[in-house]
Amino acid sequence: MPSKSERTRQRIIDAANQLFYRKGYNRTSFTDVVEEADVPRGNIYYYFKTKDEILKAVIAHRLETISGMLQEWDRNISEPLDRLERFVRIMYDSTPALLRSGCPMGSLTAELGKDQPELKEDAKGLFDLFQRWLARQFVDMGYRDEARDLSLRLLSRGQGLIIIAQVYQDPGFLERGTQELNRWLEDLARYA
Amino acid sequence: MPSKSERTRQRIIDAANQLFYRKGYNRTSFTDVVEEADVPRGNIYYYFKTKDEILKAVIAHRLETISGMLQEWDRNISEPLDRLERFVRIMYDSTPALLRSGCPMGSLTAELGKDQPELKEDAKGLFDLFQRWLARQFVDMGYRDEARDLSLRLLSRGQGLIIIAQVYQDPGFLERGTQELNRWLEDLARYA
DNA sequence: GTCTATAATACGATAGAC
DNA sequence: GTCTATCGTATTATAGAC
Repeated sequence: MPSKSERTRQRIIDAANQLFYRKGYNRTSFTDVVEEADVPRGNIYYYFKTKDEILKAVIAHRLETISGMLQEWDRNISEPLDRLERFVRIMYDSTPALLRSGCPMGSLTAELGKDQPELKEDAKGLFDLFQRWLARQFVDMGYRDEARDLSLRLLSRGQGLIIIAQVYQDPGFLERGTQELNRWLEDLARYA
Repeated sequence: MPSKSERTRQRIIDAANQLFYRKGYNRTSFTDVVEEADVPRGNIYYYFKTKDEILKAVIAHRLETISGMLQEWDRNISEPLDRLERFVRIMYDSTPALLRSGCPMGSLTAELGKDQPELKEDAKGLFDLFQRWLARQFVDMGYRDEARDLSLRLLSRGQGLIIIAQVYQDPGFLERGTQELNRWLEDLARYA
């Protein structure tokens, strides 16, 4: 069983994770985090010295969650095409959150990419995790040399769909877009 | 000739325009703007009461600039396919800025879309301007009913390309992506 | 209209009692 | 380890001299 300290730390990470997603990193203040996590004002500094450190912990936490999800897909889904379509499906399944706050990974990286290069590099790790997993599926499909490029193109199409769906608050656009992605993946699997 | 007041106001808008793009809206302070515009500290409040007002002026300014550009394209380019490819080309031509700070319109809308709905609605106007112009070109190509959807898909693909190119600092990805967009547009023109 | 001085608040961060 | 009180700074914003 985790100690009280560990549980408090996790509460802070969970609160920051939500707030960074819903409000953005830079618009989220320490005050927001301690209030959401129900931790006394100055106490947060016992766990994290700076906001950067909270962000790093949040990213580490997201990496673990995503990593576990991808491993689960590896265990339970045998065909690369099905795995790729499973990836596409989380976009469709997350429609309400994506329309509200955009892609958790894309919006964070875009925000930090402007002029916080060190933090952006950390956030890029989230893309790397997906990218490498996606590339592995394309390799398994038979696309050895093109695997990395295909994985980037899939990520790119997904990011674009989410942004436009958010701008126009249009769930149908996201649905049609993910369906088209599936058709594209099925074509790739067919002609591998 | 514009009055000194008008010129100062324009300097503020230009400074804010750059800063909002390079740092993001929320990370840009009044201090940043007055320093960049070389306007005395408190003087900015004579021109704009709030940061919102500066943003609205910046968006209005961008709308004018873009509008002028699209009209110029309308005058000087006769074929819808060539016009659409001209649109794609500004992405390629802007590669360095896009790698540094992302899409001026996409990153702004994404930032504000999180939890500043009124401001996001203003930023959405930038998308609307492009979207309606693009749709007009697809109509001219013969895609009456699908014009709006095609324009959204083109915008979506562009947004995705820019994000991934920025994340991986990969100009080649942007170049290949825009080339593929051109092939897609040429196919559409061919089979219209 | 222009500018300086400064108020008022929110911010990230620290010191030190318990 | 936990919490309160508070610091210094940067922020938005105003008052008032010129």
